[in-house]
Amino acid sequence: MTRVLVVDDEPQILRALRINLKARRYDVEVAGDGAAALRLAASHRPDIVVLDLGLPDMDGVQVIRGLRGWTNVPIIVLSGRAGSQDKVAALDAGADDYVTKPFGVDELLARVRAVTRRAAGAGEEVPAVEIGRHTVDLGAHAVRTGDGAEVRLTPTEWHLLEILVRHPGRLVSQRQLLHDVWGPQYQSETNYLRQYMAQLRRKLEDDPARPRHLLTEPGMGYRFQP
Amino acid sequence: MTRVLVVDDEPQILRALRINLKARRYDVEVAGDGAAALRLAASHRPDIVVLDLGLPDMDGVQVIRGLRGWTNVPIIVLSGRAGSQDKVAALDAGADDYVTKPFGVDELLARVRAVTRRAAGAGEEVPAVEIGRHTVDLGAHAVRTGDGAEVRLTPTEWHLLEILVRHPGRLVSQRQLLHDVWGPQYQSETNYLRQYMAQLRRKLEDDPARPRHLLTEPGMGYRFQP
DNA sequence: TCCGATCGTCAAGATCACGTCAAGAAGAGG
DNA sequence: CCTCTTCTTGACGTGATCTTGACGATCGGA
Repeated sequence: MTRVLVVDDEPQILRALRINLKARRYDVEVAGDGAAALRLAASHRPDIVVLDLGLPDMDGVQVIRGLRGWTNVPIIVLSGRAGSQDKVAALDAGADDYVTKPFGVDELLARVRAVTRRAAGAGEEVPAVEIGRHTVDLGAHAVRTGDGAEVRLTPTEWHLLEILVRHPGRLVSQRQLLHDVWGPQYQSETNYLRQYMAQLRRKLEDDPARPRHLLTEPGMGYRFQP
Repeated sequence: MTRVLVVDDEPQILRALRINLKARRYDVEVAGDGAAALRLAASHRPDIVVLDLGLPDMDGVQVIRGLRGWTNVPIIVLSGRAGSQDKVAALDAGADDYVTKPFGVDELLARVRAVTRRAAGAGEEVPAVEIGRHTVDLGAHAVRTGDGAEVRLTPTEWHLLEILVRHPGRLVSQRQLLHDVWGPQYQSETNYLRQYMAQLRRKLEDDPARPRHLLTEPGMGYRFQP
């Protein structure tokens, strides 16, 4: 869930934003002044900050600088001042967007979506598993052996291996493998499986005749054993 | 140098922005309508787009969608309409910022800096990589050989190379390459890929017949090996 | 012990994908 | 208007990959 930190000194704005954001399934924290904002940002690590420039204890631009010192969380600035100087100062201090009061809640939510969309690019987990002396990197679509050499797999081999590796330890039936790799009308051509499982073992297992990770479950299917 | 594409149908705004941006050392392209904007964006690959919603030939939101189909270049929208509906529509279509006319040039420039700063932060840890005797400098959009000579790449060649280099070691599927370089409707024209990969190898690989960095994964895609 | 089912292996032809060459079309610049 | 670059499109030979069939080996049950 996306965490939003709202910083404003007007209780009614705080309340309105909290209600609207919660209704959109955001996780909302609120702060009434700059000091609390910096403290909460450090402790709760929000995914986005909505910041009013008119705070009682410190200048809003100082808050932006305080945040930018250690994070580049997206910051949307609210302000009653429409002056060009203020906008330039806030944006150059590190803000990502600037909205002048009074503003529509719909607009603010749209801007929240816009900046989170852009910031969402990072953060993908890529699994990698070991088979004997080889490392299967699903994200990079590559198999490397211990000394860095590449093992080349054909598209069908990859497809088959990927299904097995994505269900580690689980038995995958022949029907499902055939259906997923070759299509719905190939559910009884088990010789395809025999053919390609043998090729995978030749390329990946230390002793292809005695597989330790790509196992056969007679009569049922195959299993990848990590 | 940061390339900016300015799209507006009012010549005086075009002129004012061109002068101001060039003074700030931006590389400026201009377009007077949506069709020209989409064409120029495809051929010149700007780093940021400034887009007026009131275009003579098509709705501005359509232009945003047309761009978002194949690129996520930052888009700053200009508009005379201050209505909340327009802002929400534009931002949700994929715009990154929304500025209402009349606007101050200083403010627009600050917003340009804000979005480019964020776009740069997203994926910029690989400014330069090595391919054989050549150095590919993504930031400078240039390829140099060891003795300082420059290698000229066409826009299409550069775009293709850039995608591969930005995913070092990763397999990039043919579909994704075709989609990102040529557009959504070219996802099966693999002969384009063969053509341009061959040209890149001729220009960059020491032995184009035996590529060591721009590798083919038969049936699946291509891979840049650092 | 025999028998049937299932699996691993080998070997072939058919098919597909890739690299390459080449030529026309479209666009940019002078 | 002309020239040069770049993009698009087609065709072909070659090699890798897929498909298909066949043959022992192994195992469990009759």
